[in-house]
Amino acid sequence: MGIAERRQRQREGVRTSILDTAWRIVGAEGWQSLSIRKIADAIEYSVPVIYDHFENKEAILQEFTHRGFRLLNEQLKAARDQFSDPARQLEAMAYAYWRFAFDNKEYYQLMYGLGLPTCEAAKRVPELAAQTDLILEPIKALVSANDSKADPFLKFHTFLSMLHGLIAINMAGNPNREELNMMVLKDFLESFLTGFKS
Amino acid sequence: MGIAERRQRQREGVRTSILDTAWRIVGAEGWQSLSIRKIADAIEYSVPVIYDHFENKEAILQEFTHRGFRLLNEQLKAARDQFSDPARQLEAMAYAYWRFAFDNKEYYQLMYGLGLPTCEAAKRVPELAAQTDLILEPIKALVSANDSKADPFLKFHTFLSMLHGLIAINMAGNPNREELNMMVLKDFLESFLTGFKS
DNA sequence: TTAGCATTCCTAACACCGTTAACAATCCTG
DNA sequence: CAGGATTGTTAACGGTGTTAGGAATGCTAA
Repeated sequence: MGIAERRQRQREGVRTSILDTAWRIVGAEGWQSLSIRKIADAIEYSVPVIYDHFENKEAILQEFTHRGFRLLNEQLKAARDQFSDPARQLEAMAYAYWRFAFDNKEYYQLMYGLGLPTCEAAKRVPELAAQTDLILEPIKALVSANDSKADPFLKFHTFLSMLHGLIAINMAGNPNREELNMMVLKDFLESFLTGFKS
Repeated sequence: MGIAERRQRQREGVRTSILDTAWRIVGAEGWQSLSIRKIADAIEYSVPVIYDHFENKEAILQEFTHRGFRLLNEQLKAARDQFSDPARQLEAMAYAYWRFAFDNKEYYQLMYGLGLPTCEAAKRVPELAAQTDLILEPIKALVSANDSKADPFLKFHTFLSMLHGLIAINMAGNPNREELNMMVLKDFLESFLTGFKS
């Protein structure tokens, strides 16, 4: 009486092919271009079949979000386990995190909601140049004031990245963190500013 | 012969009402919910009229992107001009930047492509907890090893924010920056790790 | 073997979206 | 007042996510 089992297998086969196909489309055309109809076309089933396996389109995306986090966590763990010194562990995990993001752009974009609205548009925004100058100037002053060997352009990137990351993560996360956020910002600024005195 | 002028005025009136209406919709329902048809409905014109004033929907978004950057730059400038010491200037600009992002969420989201796919979904991703533990552990070890008064949770936020920000900004920006990115990451790590020795 | 039932699957639609072609109405110019 | 430019409309095209209803299939039990 392996009929139910076979049906279950076939069901999961379809589910798997949905996810595989979706992943292939995303790899070829990006998240924006992923549509239910395209998946249905590719797996040679009609559209409603997909809704027998996933409640939403978002449910499909969530499946990949989970996979992405699982993969990232594995790689973080692997990086950490190469060292026993906490500082080394942190360092290794930072590089692993970085590597993950760029080796698996599709995953990372989905996981942290990095869409498309500005990726292309950012190039045509002259105001960004003004911002660069605005922040670069005091950094240059700091470098020369401290006789630091630091590269101002490098410091500029560190500065903005930290700010943007802090904001992005907090916008996507829990509210009610006003105090914590302020302390994080302060913490970063201290680290950043003392970084010139070398 | 003020006819052309009047027409020009009326034209700009419509353009303004398009932007005003769009901004109102965004404020009430978010960027995701902004559509050409909704704007047309609200200004009591037909849809193609909007295309007489803006080439694309994206052109409307770009207008707001520009406004956002102009506003941000003004506030950065104002913050900077309160001090003459570069370190203080940087500090003030960091806080101004932060304030801008949260006082003008709509602008910031548009400017840096912070969409929606994960904002809600992130809460239902248990793998995030694992990530937290993974990174928090060595940080705690560092804190106790250095007899630091630093809050591990705070350091954790600083750490991840920096990474995320660096990645996000680079994903949206120019490629060919491999070396610079690595140096920024290294720079951040140094600052971050020496931050424990206080 | 066949009648009936459950599951699987598809057709077709709904309500949106951005975009545009073709046409009607308006208004100014000569 | 005729003609032409400007302005605005209707209606469509192709796309999206989603779902209701019914057809076809395959299994079960008489």
